[in-house]
Amino acid sequence: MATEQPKSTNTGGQEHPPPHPVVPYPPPGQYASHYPPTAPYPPFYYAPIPEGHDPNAVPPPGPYIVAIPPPPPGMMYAYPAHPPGQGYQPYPPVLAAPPPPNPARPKRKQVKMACTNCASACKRCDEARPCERCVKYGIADSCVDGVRKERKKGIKRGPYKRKNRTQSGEPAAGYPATANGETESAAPPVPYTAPPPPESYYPYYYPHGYPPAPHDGQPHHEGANGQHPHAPYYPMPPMYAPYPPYPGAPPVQMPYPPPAIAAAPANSVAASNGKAEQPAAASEANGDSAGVSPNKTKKRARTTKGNERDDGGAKTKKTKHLPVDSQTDGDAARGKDHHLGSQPETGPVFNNIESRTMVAV
DNA sequence: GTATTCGGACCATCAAATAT
DNA sequence: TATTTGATGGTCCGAATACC
Ligand SMILES: [Zn+2]
Ligand SMILES: [Zn+2]
Repeated sequence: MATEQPKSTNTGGQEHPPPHPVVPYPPPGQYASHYPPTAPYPPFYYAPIPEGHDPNAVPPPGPYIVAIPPPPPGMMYAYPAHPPGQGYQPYPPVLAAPPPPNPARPKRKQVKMACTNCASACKRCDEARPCERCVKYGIADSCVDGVRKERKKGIKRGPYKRKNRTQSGEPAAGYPATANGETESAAPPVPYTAPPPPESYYPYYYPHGYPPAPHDGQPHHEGANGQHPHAPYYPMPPMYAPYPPYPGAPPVQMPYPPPAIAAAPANSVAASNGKAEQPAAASEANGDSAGVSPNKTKKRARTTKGNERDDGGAKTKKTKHLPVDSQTDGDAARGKDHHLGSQPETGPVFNNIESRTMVAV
């Protein structure tokens, strides 16, 4: 269990923007069964179920990392936020990957065979012969199909990795089918392996003045100001973070003022979680470079559609192009990609999300 | 300003590997 | 035999450069 580490207390925000719609306790679906079964519990809020998430998903065991807003007025975190730059990705209980920040642009269509002129010029051709471009440039008479090389045969390839399916043919865990039964291929969620959570941060908060009890008979965990040692509120009842932040998730605010908290028994605790609410400063810093970047910078930085480069830069050097009216196959001499199986190297990046840990026991 | 060049992202195909 | 994987051979976008 996470314990230790005295931290300064963190009295949260005093001002809060209008509440984002949240669903009050109890949570829907099977999450409900993981909540503290007995009342009174202080308000516990969680984000609305994002589209594509299964409300009945059985959450895997924790720990979870959740992003939480500042505690409501009158409350304080038992522990402060972890240092900037730290934190972990939450486990995303998603059915499908959240929609990419930018709607994918339509797939580029290619002609089956470009004419030699267009191929040489690396320009768009069409099915007609002469093609539109050749007509435009007055080289219609030389507009002919090139000769496609035959693919080599007999090349051994080594064992394949099974990517999207389990042995049983089911979509692998963490990659359930989308609503229309397909597996999301555009931006599959990255298999999430929860790193060991930092031991010292809890999203729990409790009222000011709440009598903190010693932990394991030992008073410790004093706040920086020495005023708020934490109470032995854990081990907590089994508790799951509802819907942790994910890329593109709408910010969630705590509704304020919070419902009146019944006089809490000595070892109940207010648990808070919720969704990333981004501090204004943070959110504006968020370039959300998610592809929007107009990369009008110097070197061409083509936005990769969907996932990363699929040729890993392994392409051979293109030979010098020939004039458009040349019949030579200059372009064909260029390399090709090495589809290395486009694997996103990293999972979603949760920038600017203030997250804290929540433990499941 | 327009035209051309060309790096490399993107696409379609299909043989090898694997499942049924 | 059917399906999946992933390398191959290709197209063509768009920045850089050349040209007028
Ligand atoms: Zn053409
Ligand atoms: Zn042509």
